[in-house]
This record gives sequence, structure tokens and C-alpha cells, in this order.
Amino acid sequence: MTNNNEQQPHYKCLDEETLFVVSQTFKALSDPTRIRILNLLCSGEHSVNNIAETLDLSQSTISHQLRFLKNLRLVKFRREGTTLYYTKDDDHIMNLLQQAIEHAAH
Amino acid sequence: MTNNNEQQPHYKCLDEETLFVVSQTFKALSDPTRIRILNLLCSGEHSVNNIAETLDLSQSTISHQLRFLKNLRLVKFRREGTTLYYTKDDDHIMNLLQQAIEHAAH
DNA sequence: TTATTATATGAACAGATGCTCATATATAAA
DNA sequence: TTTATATATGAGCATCTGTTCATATAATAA
Repeated sequence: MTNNNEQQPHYKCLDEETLFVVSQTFKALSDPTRIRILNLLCSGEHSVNNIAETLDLSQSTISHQLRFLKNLRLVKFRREGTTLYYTKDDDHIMNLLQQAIEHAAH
Repeated sequence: MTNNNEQQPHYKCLDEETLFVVSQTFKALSDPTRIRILNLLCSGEHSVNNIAETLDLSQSTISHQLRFLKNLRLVKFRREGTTLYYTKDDDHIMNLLQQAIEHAAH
């Protein structure tokens, strides 16, 4: 499983845009509230109020953070009446998050 | 390679410590300067001044950020006279970074 | 010792961040 | 229309963050 071969690829300078996208992506994953939201959305779709109740946080806080995550296209939603059901929208980034969670849990 | 099967595992609440470690880890990867430093260190060991010159940043800025990264055990160093050579110290997190970089570069 | 080179560190400051509060908007029901 | 429910949004504020500047420390050479 583990590869201990030393690989030292040549240094490749990161262009401005890549740097921006990568830093923004990790910034999204660097806040406990957003991590909890994304982790919850890994179990399926949830309404805003459902997320707020499950995580014991205010509706406003959740709504603000969902906007943040939606702008980065990490989540999306569908409407049903007045209720918005949010789901994850980037399996690759969600996979990074789960990797980090498993890594942190030793 | 890609698995499109819908997997909706049961929601597992994250404990305080895991949440802290994960958020701190991603915070380390959320700053352009730290990303550039870590990406450079993927190509092997570099002295503080070498990093500063390569990335066109001040010695103080690099030193501050290296301390940050060292506290999180993402980098380590060896001494040779007055020169400190820094290298990466967490292949798993470095792998996450490279995944994100490749993902961002489409 | 003194001088030089390499790195670390603390203070200060501007800018970013995340929460709360109050309020606005949107959909649906009565 | 009015009312109720669900969500979004802007302002304000306390805290955090990343850089710069000046200076301190450490190892080495003269």
C-alpha cells in the first residue's frame, strides 16, 4: 500500500489562478462549521433548518456558510416549496475531506 | 477509475479533536504562501534563503510560515553550519495538496 | 574577541473571517 | 389579501491572520 520510493519531481511554479483555486478550496475546508456541514451532507440531502438543528447552530450561520460553499460549487440545492434541500456537489473535494478525517482519526 | 455508485453512509458526528486537527491541517493549506512553500519542498530540501529567493518573498515571511508548518509537523529541517535545510515531513498531507493542485489545474 | 552570514522572533498593523442580530425575501396556505 | 414558514442577507463587531520592520539568536570565520 505505502510507497517509500523517494520521488523528487522537478519544481513546477504554480500559476496565479491555480494558487487561488487551491487556497480557496482549502479555506472552505479549514473551518469547523463548514467541515461539519460538509460531513453531514456526505450522508445525503438536508434542509437548512435540519442542518442547523443537527449541528446545534443558528439558521443564519448555516445559511451564510452554505452560500460560501455554494459559491465554490461544493454544494448545490433543490427547492421543494419553501424548503431548500442541500447536497454535496464536488465528489473529489469531498473525498479529500474524508481522507483528512480518516487521517486525523489515526 | 471513477465510481459513480451513490454511497450515503450514515452520518457520524465528528468529535472535537478530529474537528480541530482537520481544520488546522486545511488551514495550513489555505494560504498561497504556504502552498508555494510546500509545493517547492516537494522537489526536495531547500534552505530558508533559497525558498525566499525562489518564491520572491522576504526571509522573515518564509521563516514565520515555516514555523507554522513545523508546529503542524508538515515540515522538518536539518542543520548544516548556519544553514537550515527544510524538507516535507508528512507525505499523506502532501499527497492531499498535490491532489488539489491537479484537480484545480483541470 | 569581532565580524559575518543565516535564521528566528516579537510588535504592530491592515485586512480577512465568522458569528449574531435584525430584517428582507420567497413560497404556500388560509 | 393576510399569515405562516423557510431561507437569505446586510451591518456590526470581536477575533484571527499574514506581512513588514526591527532586532535577537546561533554558528562560523577571521
